[in-house]
Amino acid sequence: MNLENIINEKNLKLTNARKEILNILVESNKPISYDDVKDDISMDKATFYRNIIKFEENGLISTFESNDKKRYYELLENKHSHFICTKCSNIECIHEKIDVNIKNHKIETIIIKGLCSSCINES
Amino acid sequence: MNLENIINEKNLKLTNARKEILNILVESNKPISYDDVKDDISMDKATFYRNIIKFEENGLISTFESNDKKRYYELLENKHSHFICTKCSNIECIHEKIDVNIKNHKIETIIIKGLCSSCINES
DNA sequence: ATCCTTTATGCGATTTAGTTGCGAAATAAT
DNA sequence: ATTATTTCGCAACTAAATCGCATAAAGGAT
Repeated sequence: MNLENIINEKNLKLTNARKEILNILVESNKPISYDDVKDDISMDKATFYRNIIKFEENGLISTFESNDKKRYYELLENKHSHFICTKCSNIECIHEKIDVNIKNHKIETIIIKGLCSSCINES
Repeated sequence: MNLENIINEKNLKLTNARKEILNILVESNKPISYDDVKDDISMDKATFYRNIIKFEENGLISTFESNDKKRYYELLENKHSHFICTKCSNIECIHEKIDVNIKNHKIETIIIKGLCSSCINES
C-alpha cells in the first residue's frame, strides 16, 4: 500500500505538499507537530494544516493535543496509545493493549499523562 | 476540609478571586474551562489563569487539554479518568479503574478519546 | 496536447486561548 | 497603623491554528 494508492482511494489529488507530509509521517516513529517539521517542508503552514485536516477527515491520520499547546499527528495504521510527560512534554508510544470497559463508546485513542522516567528521577 | 483550610495549608492568601474559583470547582461535577465560567466570575481572566496555575503548582487541581483547544480544570480529590468525544467535545468522567502497565512512569491522568454514545448513534 | 472544471496553494490578515508587564490594591504580619 | 509581600485589573502581547481570496496545479474530457 503506497502513498499514491492511499491518496487515490480517498479521491484526493496527489500534490507535492501531500507527498511531503505523508513521507514525513511514514518516516517518523513518533507523532509530529507542525513545529517539528516546519523547517523540513516547503509548503505554507496553511497548506500543511489544510492537508492535515483532509487526512484526518479521510481517516488517514489520528491527532491529539499535547500539553505544550500543540497538535500532534501520526498515521492511523497500527493504532496505539501515548504517554505524555507533563514536565518535559516528551511523547512516547505505548503499544501495550489497554483494557477499558465503557459501554456505548467508540474508543479511538488513549492518552496517559504523568512523569516519564527521566523526570521522575530528577524530582 | 473546607476551602480556607486548603488555602492556608498551601500558604496561599485567601482572596475573593480564589474563593470564587474554588467554589465553582467544588460545585461542578465536571472539569471546567475558563470559557465555561467566564460569565459567572467577577475577576479578570489574567487573575483566573494565574490562580489556576497556583492551584496546579500546589496540587489542588488537575488540568488537561481537550480537543476544542481549551484547558480544563478540576479538583484533584478522588482522581479519575476522562472520556472526550472527538465529535461533540463533551467530556465524561470515568470512575472505573484502568490498569496500565508501564514501568518507571508516574501516571497522573488518563484521557480516552473517541465517540460518545450520542455521536455513535448519529453517524 | 489543449481545454476546462475542480481542487489545492501561497500570502497576508485574523482568530482565540492563554500569558506578561506594570502600577494599584488587597492581604496579613509587625 | 505601617510595612513588606502577594495579588489584582487592565491593556498589550504571544503563538498555534484558521480564513479569504486570487493564483496555480491536478487530472479528466475533448
